[in-house]
Amino acid sequence: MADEKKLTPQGEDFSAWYNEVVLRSELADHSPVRGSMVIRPWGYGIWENMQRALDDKFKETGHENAYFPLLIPMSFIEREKDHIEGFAPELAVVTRAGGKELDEPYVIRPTSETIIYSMYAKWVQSYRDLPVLMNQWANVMRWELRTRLFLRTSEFLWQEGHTAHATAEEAEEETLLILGIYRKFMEEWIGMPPITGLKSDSEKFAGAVRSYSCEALMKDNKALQAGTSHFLGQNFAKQFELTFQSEAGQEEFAWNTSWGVSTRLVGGMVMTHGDDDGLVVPPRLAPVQVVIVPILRGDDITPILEKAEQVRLQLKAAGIRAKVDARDNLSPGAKYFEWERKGVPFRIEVGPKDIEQGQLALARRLVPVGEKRKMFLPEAQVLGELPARLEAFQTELMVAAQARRESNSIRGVSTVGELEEALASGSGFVYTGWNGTSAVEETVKARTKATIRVLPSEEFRSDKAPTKCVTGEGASVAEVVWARAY
RNA sequence: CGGGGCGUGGCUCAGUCCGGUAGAGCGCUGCGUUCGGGUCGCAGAGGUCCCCGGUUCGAAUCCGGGCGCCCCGACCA
Repeated sequence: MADEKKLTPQGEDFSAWYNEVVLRSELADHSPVRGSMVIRPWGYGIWENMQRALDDKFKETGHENAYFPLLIPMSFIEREKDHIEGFAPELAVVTRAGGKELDEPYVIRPTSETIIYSMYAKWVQSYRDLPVLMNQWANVMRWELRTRLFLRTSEFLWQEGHTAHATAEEAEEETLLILGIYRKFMEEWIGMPPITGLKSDSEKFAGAVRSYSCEALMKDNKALQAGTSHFLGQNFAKQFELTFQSEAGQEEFAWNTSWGVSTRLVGGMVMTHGDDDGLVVPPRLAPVQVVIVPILRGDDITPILEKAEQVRLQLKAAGIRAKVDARDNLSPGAKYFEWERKGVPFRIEVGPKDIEQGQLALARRLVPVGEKRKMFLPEAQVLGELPARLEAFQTELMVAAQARRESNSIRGVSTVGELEEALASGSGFVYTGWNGTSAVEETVKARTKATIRVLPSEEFRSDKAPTKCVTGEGASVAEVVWARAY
């Protein structure tokens, strides 16, 4: 870095910016283990807020949390053919334990379908035992060739929901219910509005019949698969003999779904809202929503510290997460830069002048056009308005992200050449027709590095459905959205 | 797994070409000063120079081998 104090600007090198901001805002750090990161308190606090919100939504819709083991017998993973084909290259395997070679190796879970459905098989006998609606918060391991903090690490944290149903219709409904929950969560909490839709066969989950995805557009116009919900059909039920006796008395295979979001969402948040000054954390996710910086000037700083603490308690009473930064070895300016880099939405300054005049200085992480960075307002007004200001900030992030997504999307692209040009000129999501073959996906990927992110859900489709495939070969069977992806 | 880069105080790095007392900035500790946008001064602590072997009177530096990490691609959440 030329200037150690500043981050590499996004426009100069987005990837460098991302790495620097994650490290220097203390979200995470590289660990001694290749490809594995340490999530530091600031990053983990954001994840905890995500967890809490999602967990509430899962429970509201009837799901319960449970916990299944980290180690999975190798033979389980191998049972579903597509599943093992998809995961084989990235498995970490335990072959030795207790000082002895194991008779059968254990796989460190890359995902838990196999062990969970083997247990469901034990617990489900009758249609009366269905549906089974469980979720687990866990770590999983996939031995990735190339890793990036939060976006792709060998070990990551996630939730994985696994359900079993009596009918395909009910399972499909569950799949879509969760997709909707993910979408709403991403919009309302992360301010990261995804487009939703179906994955093409080549991009779907290993072992699924259908995969639905939330795809968000990052500031560098690359797509991030931010959450997936899979309709598994009876693929796993058949391999693990997950059967039940129906109302009519017949033995039938259950229908499964699985769905997950991971700590990758933290990376998505970074790349959706961050700027050249650092992170911008949406208020609902911010471990600290308001930082209070006392201006420690004058002979007696006690009243200033007391005032700061009093403000904190009042904010706390209003349901706001606030923190006083009373460190006496840093100047106020140094603290401003630090908290701005960490993305705290609002800052309050309290100095002798303010106490005298009954006012507080209020600064916003993102300054609205035409406003000053810092406002001096009556104390009561600041305290009274902060809840609404936090909500407004949250909304503003969402609106800006959605506007950016749409202005970087192009619809009605009808040739591969145009598609290539659109991507080269910095477009994000490109909508075209598709004849449904994987050959087209391969061709386009080879030429543009872009893949089909989704066959968009109805509300995201263009007013006029494309009639021809983008290659010109054959009729379009579905509109698709292309993008380069993380 | 291909290509590139790098391993030297906590961090970022210089020094390596051309062997000769191990350095800078930041950070850290103490004292003082300052504090409303990255205070300033003085004093101080802190190093098996990634590892193993070789050459040499002498290796951070040269030679051989190994390990690790980061970045770019291919594979993937």
